[in-house]
Amino acid sequence: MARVSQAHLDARRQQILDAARRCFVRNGFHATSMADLLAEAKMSAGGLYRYFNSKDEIVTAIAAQALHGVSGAIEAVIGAQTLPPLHTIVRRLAGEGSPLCADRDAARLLVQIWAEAARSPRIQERFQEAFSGAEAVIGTLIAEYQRRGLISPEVNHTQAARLLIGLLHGFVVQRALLPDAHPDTFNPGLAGLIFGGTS
Amino acid sequence: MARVSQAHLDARRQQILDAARRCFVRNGFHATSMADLLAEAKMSAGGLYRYFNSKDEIVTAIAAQALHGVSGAIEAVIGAQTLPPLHTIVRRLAGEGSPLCADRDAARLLVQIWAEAARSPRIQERFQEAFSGAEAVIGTLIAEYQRRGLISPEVNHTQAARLLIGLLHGFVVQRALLPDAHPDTFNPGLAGLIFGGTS
Amino acid sequence: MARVSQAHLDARRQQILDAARRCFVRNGFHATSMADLLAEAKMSAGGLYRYFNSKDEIVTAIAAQALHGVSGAIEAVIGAQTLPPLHTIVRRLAGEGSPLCADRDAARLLVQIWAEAARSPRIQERFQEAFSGAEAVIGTLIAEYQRRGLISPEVNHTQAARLLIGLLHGFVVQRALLPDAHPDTFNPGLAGLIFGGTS
Amino acid sequence: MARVSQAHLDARRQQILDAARRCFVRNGFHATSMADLLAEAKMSAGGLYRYFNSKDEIVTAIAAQALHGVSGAIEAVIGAQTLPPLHTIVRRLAGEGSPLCADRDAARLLVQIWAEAARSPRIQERFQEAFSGAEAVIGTLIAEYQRRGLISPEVNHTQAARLLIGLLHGFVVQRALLPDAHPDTFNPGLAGLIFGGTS
DNA sequence: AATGAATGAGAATTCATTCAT
DNA sequence: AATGAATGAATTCTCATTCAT
Repeated sequence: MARVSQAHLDARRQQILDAARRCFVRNGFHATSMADLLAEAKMSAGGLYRYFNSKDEIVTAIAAQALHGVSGAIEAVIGAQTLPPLHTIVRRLAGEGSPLCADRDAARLLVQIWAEAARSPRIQERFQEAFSGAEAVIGTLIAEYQRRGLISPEVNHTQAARLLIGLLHGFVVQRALLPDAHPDTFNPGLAGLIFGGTS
Repeated sequence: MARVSQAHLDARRQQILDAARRCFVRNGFHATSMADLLAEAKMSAGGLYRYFNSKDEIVTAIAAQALHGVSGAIEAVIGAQTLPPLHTIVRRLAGEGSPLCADRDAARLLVQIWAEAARSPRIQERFQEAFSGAEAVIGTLIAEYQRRGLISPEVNHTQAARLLIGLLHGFVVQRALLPDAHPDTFNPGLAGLIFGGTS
Repeated sequence: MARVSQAHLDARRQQILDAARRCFVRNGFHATSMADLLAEAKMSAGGLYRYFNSKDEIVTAIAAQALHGVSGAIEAVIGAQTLPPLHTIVRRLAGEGSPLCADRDAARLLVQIWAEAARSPRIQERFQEAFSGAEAVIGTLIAEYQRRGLISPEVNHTQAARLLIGLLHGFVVQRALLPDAHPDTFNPGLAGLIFGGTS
Repeated sequence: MARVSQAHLDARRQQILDAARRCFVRNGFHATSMADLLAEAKMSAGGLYRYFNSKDEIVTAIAAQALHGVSGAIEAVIGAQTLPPLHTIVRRLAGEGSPLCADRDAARLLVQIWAEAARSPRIQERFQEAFSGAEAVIGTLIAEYQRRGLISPEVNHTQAARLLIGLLHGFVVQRALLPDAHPDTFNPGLAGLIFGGTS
């Protein structure tokens, strides 16, 4: 039946998503027209609509991919053999060599996605799924720290995880909107202020 | 000259901004049409355009007001006579009684504004102004803590301030997108995990 | 009854028309908004509408005034005691010192009026009235030339008059649209080519 | 590449221009809305905008076509093998069988174009180009008459050409605005009054 | 499978005009 | 008489999507 291989279809689909991501980073979801996207992907309108039924579907796919990427990156970092010290968590997650690598483009895309998630139940759902995943993984990390006596056993896993994810998200905002934001300057604040201080 | 009082003009302008804010919270900047906005404000198109020259001008005004509101709220909290313990900072800033009061609507609006700031140099500028203001105020707070010996004197003010603002922004994201996010559950994470733990 | 003198009313009306003429010369009838006109006349909308019922009425009044001015100027020149030689007719009518004085502004206004006359029966009527008047006056001039033996008695008055008016209109077009058009350079063509040549 | 032939695209473009010309003749440039034009062309808005980027572009194209048509027609008539007598020039140029054929519609369109040229530098430029072309061609005609001894060698070519073009334009005004204007009644004036008379 | 011309609803904005003050 | 805030229909143009080829 199929006239072209599945691999070809997948590649074409990814070509569209890659082009879309570049456009969305540049201009956001709404200010990117299908014409922009088609030009970036070097495709025809009719061609694209074989792979996605609507612009919205592309937006959702990009959002899902990005959100899944974030929680995946968190799992990758956390799952590493050697447990990183907590105060390096943001650099580990968002720094240059990390699987998440929150460079400015990635950060901008995430901010766009959050904004869209606030309007689209579909994307909000994806956000919550990814968030829950990260929460669980980081909860396990907390438990491990507690097992090793590095964190008080009274700390609530979920609350602690949300705080760490919040730190990461806060960094993403700065990365997206401040020219000089960088994991290496965000991290010391974490180390110095909080772990070095007392309440 | 004017046949209506300045107060009336100001009220009308605010009526537009209030309607715009409600629409933008609900649907974001781009998915809100001028028709939506006009219906919400119960105004005619021509009438509105006496107060703002374009939709963009309204968006910018809303963004400026909101960003300025955040840094103003931070100043208000920090400037209070009694210095709050650091680990209550997010609740103080974003909690129910606070001047910022990051309820879900306010949080959603902020997320929209960040997304728009990533595209609009004008709004990005406003973000950076507000950010710098908050940075300075919190820097002063850090210094005060250091003077009192509560924080190590080696901590860099700017880095520490950025971290605290990041915590706040991270909470805003959760407030906007998680149904159960609340300052009272975010704060304990801060207290428990970080101040109660060791690196 | 009247709270202000008739003279005041007339002056106000003329103030509007003068402002309108300046706007129309600059931008044409359609590209001039009532707001432009109100600013130029330093009046309020409500105020103006006491003197004219619509923008169209102002346009028509300006057109009528201008067209009547042209035929009036022709009468003035023709009616002079000393009969001007025919080949100086355009300079006499359109030159610096003439009552018509087709400077660039006046020429541009006339061209606007013709364009509007092609759409508006009301203005076309005014054009035809003014044209008939000029035709009659120039017809009389032709007759006088014939009486003096300067023109063949076989020449049809109307046809000759239309030709002369055509010359004048042709000059107006050039005056409006060519930077270097001038009665002094248009006239010699008339003198040299036609009266100096033979068929 | 294209799924329709170039001929189809050209035809579509011309279909738009033809519809536009009909609308503009009827109502002028400004009083013709895009909706009018779309209805006349039996096209959708989106379709039309593939061929022209703006209403202004259509106006400019129509103006350019018409102005170029006039100077082209002048060249065609002047370039004929047999040199026409000067006093038949307007009939030759504007009469029924001529390439210019200044029927009422064409005349009205020209008058609209002049009015627009007074406001639009772009169209004014086109007018001046076409005018220069016609000036040059008619200058050559004058020279030929002079070579044959039919016109005094002292006559300035440019001035004479401008006068003849002025005659033509003057006729166009009458054709546009007087119900009974016709080349056959304009010409005799030229023949009778001027060539038959003496100064 | 792919193209790109075509659609038409909907977007932001303007403008002549009205009318409460 | 005069003001200018307000109206809302109309304007130009865009855009996601479809479908004949």
